Amino acid sequence: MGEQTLRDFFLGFIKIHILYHAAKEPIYGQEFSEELKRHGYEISFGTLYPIFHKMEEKGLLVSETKNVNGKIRKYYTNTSRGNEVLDEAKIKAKELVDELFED
Amino acid sequence: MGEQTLRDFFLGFIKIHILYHAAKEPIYGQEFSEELKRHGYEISFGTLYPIFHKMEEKGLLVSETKNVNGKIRKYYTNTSRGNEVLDEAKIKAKELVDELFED
DNA sequence: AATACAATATCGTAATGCAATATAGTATGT
DNA sequence: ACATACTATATTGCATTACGATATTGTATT
Repeated sequence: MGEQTLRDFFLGFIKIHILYHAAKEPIYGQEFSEELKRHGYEISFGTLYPIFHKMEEKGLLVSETKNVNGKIRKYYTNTSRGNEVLDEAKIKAKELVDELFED
Repeated sequence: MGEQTLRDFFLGFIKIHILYHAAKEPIYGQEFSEELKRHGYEISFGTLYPIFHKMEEKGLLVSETKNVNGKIRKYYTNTSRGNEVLDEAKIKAKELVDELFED
C-alpha cells in the first residue's frame, strides 16, 4: 500500500488506539511504539510524543512520571473525558468500517 | 467529542471512504462533501480537493471532466491500483476496529 | 565522578489542513 | 450576442501537524 499512504490513512486510528490502551492500563511512549511495530505500524517519536502532549493538553490523558530501574518513564492514563471520547470514537469508527463492507 | 478531535481522528477514514465510493461509481467534490455532511462529517473544500489531486497523482484515482447542465464537474473513479489499496485498507481498518471491541 | 542506558523532549523542515477568495464554464434571460 | 447567475473546482496564505535527527534527562552502575 505504500508506507506513506498507510500512515496517511491510519494515524487517526492510532490516536484512538492510544485512548483504548490507556483506558486499560497506563502506557508510555517506548512501549506503545513497540506494540504498534508488532502490529505493523511505525510511528516516529517526533510524532508520538507531541500527540501525547496534545491529548494531555486537551484533557483526554493524564501523565505520571515514574522511575523504573533508573529509567524515567512517563505513564499516561485516560481521564474520564478521555473515556467518553474513546466510547464515542469507537462507535463512529465501527460505523465507518461497517459501511465499507456493505454490499 | 469536539469538532477538531473528530476530524483529527477520522480524516483517514474519510480518505478510505473516497476510494470506497469511487469504486462503486464516479464521484465529484460537491456531492461527496454533501454525502459526508449527511453522515455528520464536514470537510473543507480546501482540504477535499487537494486530497483528490494527491490521490490522482499517486495513481489511485483517475478523473474525467463533464459538463452537467452547464456546470463543470470532475468525476473521479478508482484505478485498479486504487481498488487494491482499498481492499488492503478495508482489511486493516477492520482489524483495528475489531481490536477496539476486544474484552 | 564518569559512563552507560532507556526514555522523553525538542528542533528545523516539509507536508497537510483550512477558511476564504478567485477562477471557470455554460445555460438562461434579455 | 452580451450580461448575469449558478454550480463547481482551484488556489492562496496561514496555521498546525508530522517527521527524522539530535539533544536532554535522570538514575543505576562502575
